[in-house]
Amino acid sequence: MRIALDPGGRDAPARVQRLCDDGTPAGAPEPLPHLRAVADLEREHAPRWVLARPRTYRALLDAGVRVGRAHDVELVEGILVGADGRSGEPHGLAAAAARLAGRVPDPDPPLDDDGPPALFTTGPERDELADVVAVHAAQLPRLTDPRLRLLAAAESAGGLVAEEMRAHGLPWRADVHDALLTELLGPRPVLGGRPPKLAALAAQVGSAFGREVNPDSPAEVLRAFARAGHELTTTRAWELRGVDHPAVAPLLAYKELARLHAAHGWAWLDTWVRDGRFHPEYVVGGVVSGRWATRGGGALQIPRPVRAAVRADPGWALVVADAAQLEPRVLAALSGDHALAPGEYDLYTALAAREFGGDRGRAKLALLSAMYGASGGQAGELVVRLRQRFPWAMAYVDGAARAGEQGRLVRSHLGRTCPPARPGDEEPAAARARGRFTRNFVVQATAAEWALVLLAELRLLLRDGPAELVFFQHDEVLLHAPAALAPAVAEAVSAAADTAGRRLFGDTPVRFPLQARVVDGYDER
DNA sequence: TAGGTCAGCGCC
DNA sequence: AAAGGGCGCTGACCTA
Repeated sequence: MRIALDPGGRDAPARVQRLCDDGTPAGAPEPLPHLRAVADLEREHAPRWVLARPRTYRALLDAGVRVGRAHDVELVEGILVGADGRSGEPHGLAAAAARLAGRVPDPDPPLDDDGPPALFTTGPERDELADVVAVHAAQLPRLTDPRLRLLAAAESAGGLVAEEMRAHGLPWRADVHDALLTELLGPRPVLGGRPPKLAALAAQVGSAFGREVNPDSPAEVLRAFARAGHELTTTRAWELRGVDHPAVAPLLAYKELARLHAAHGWAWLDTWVRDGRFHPEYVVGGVVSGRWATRGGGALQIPRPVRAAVRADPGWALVVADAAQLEPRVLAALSGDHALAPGEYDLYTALAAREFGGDRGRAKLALLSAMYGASGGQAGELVVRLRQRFPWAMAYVDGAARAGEQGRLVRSHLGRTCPPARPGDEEPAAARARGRFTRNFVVQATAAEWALVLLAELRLLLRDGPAELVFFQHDEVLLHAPAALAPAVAEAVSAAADTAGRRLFGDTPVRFPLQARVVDGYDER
């Protein structure tokens, strides 16, 4: 059973619309006395809820209601628009409804902080529930392919997970974070400005050059090195490391600490951590490959040193689970080149033993280079050897690259489609760049699908327990659970990983091991 | 003052 | 060791 929901607003009541299997209305819209009444319908029917967008679920969560399954109209529309080779076109509900009605869609309106997006600036106010029902009904016949249907369900589940994780928040000890910053940077400056250790390093850089130099200004730093007889093209850390000059050491130390201070320092702590939780806003499908993005807070770039501040509540534990070498395993399954991913053990070590004289670093570089399209230097030589050893896997990514260079579309395993070529992409340099993009797209997007299905499975496994998903980063999940339950949660994560592999690839021999560890802090291994 | 781009670096 | 995919965020720098 499917039920469409309009959560209403300040003045409008919430309404539901029961739907037939083909998406057509079964009866008239029904007003609800309160949003909490959704919980009764969930208990009674466990329907697939047809929602406009992930934020619709935020209203439910705010009312204390959780649901099991959803069809997210805007997320699915994004997938379908992309499958038509028209990604980039508006896929908001209003735009989709306008297309259905044969009107020219407005650009997708931006979401503000409260409520649904602004309605059309001109014309009559739209009936959100009617639009949800109509667009959903038009989407169903386009979801006959089982893989695309799985993708739509997984993407929709992702929308639910993202809102649940935002609502719960990542446990964050501000006192631990503050102590870490104080240790590395010195006491917090009262009026802003550079913390003591940064000021001292900047002064050391200045004295090494014999004049004041702002280490934050690449142009100034380049000029200072040029005066000292070192003509650099960039001030990147790896280039600086090769320069013999007394300013290099304090400058590198400055860069590292300045980054910490600017990106995850006290200002970040003040802005993003409330009541012991960091509440990042995830943007499901925010990246063309289907990876998630985040808005504000840089949740997907938390530097390793800062992870010490992520700690379980007293009596609780964190379950940290990350997929081992997900992308090469995905490539092995995609291409049928199963020799690439034998068994569960470390892929790079296994490959190194067979092919690279036991050098795990070279094996890893070779595989990553193959998937990223590196061609020059040492990486190029390593890829040549992979091409001999794993011809099918390499043919798979080479084919994707060729398609991209020729301006064609490529698709992930479940059917997420890359953006179309843009004018100018036929120029040789641009075509090669697009080829590297599509080469990586087929792997990265399929890996994102695996992770999405994992999340969806895990969510259902844990639906009745107190354990919470609290963080997700591409191929890694964090859960917060009562300490006594943590081992069982770790088992559930592994089970979900197995299921995800089977749901994507059937009975492939390729395994997708997930290393789950029960810890108190995110920095522990 | 507000907005854009760039360089650089964090994560996967 | 060094040029190869996807992102978000910051300060510097420039323009309107």
